[in-house]
Amino acid sequence: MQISRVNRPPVRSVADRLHSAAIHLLRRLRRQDDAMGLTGPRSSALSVLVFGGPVTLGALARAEQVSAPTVTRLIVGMERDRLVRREKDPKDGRVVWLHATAKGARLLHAGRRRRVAALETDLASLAPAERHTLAAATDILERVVERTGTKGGTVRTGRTG
Amino acid sequence: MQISRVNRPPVRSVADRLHSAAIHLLRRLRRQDDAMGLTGPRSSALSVLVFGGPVTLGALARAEQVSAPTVTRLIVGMERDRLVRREKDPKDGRVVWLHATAKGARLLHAGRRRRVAALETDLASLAPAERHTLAAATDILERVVERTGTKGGTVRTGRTG
DNA sequence: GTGATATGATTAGCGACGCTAATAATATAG
DNA sequence: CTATATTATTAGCGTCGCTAATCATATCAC
Repeated sequence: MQISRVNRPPVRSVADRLHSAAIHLLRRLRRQDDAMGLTGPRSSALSVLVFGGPVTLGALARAEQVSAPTVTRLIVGMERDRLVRREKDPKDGRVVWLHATAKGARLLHAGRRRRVAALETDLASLAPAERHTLAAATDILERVVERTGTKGGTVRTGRTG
Repeated sequence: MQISRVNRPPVRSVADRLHSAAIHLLRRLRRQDDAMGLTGPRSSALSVLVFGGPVTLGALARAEQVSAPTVTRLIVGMERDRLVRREKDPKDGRVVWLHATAKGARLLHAGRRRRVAALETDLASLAPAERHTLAAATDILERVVERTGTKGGTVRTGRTG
């Protein structure tokens, strides 16, 4: 099957290409997530709980940049699978505190090892200087995303899983 | 609302942090997509068609790292909205060629401008050297993703939209 | 204290995407 | 000509994103 060939890549800004690269990077890694029985959103949420928890439901929603109902449902499923626990706040009856269970933490670390291993395989073919550039860029990106991402609160927005 | 504070960020590999940054970067940009009536997957597919098309359905699936049925449904919706056209191959009755329409291309460029603008606002606060690092890293990432992403074919895997 | 307002979480319900399994249509090999 | 391979579609399921509406609790104004 012969596929039409691209004549010339158009000029694209860094922002544009960064966006593109991020998408395809994540599509690749999603397979590693799925292979562990931990979907992307679950693993991301779990990461916040393991490294930054306990956290209220609303805080998790803000950290994940997602609506509260989305988090409620996510947590319900994860609680059913014994990955997290819910606890009512004794002082304020409205709020719910979220904790990762030991099982959740274990699964998080396992999935993370898998994902990191996959990515590192890709990165292994790079020259040391290139890896260094990537590391520096990651620092910068983390700052940008952290600063502009969550509107308030002190929660680390992990997605480390 | 007082949130539990993180003691100390754990040591994390570049691969790990890169993953995290990519997730949160995309969550931010998704809003710009939605604001244009172009979802992420649509805009990604459209990008392949505009910059690399025409392309067969299977090739698009590989470029997007997604199953064929997923692409079929995506394209059906986009065709209904007049963003793409489907054409049977005259030589091989099994294959379908996909083209972006003028409307599709217009929408893609508009959405892309929006998204890039949002990202560039974030990036504007960076020092020139930092932007340079980010640009260099993007080059590297593109190569990594391109090389390991699609298993064959000559299609550019855009997601530029 | 009581009534009005604000806040945190949940429920209900929809749409978009991801998948696999099965099927239809066509090409190609033996 | 039959058997196998390839391409795309249909059917059907699960997850995740959202908004709107609701429930429970806190807080504010008086």
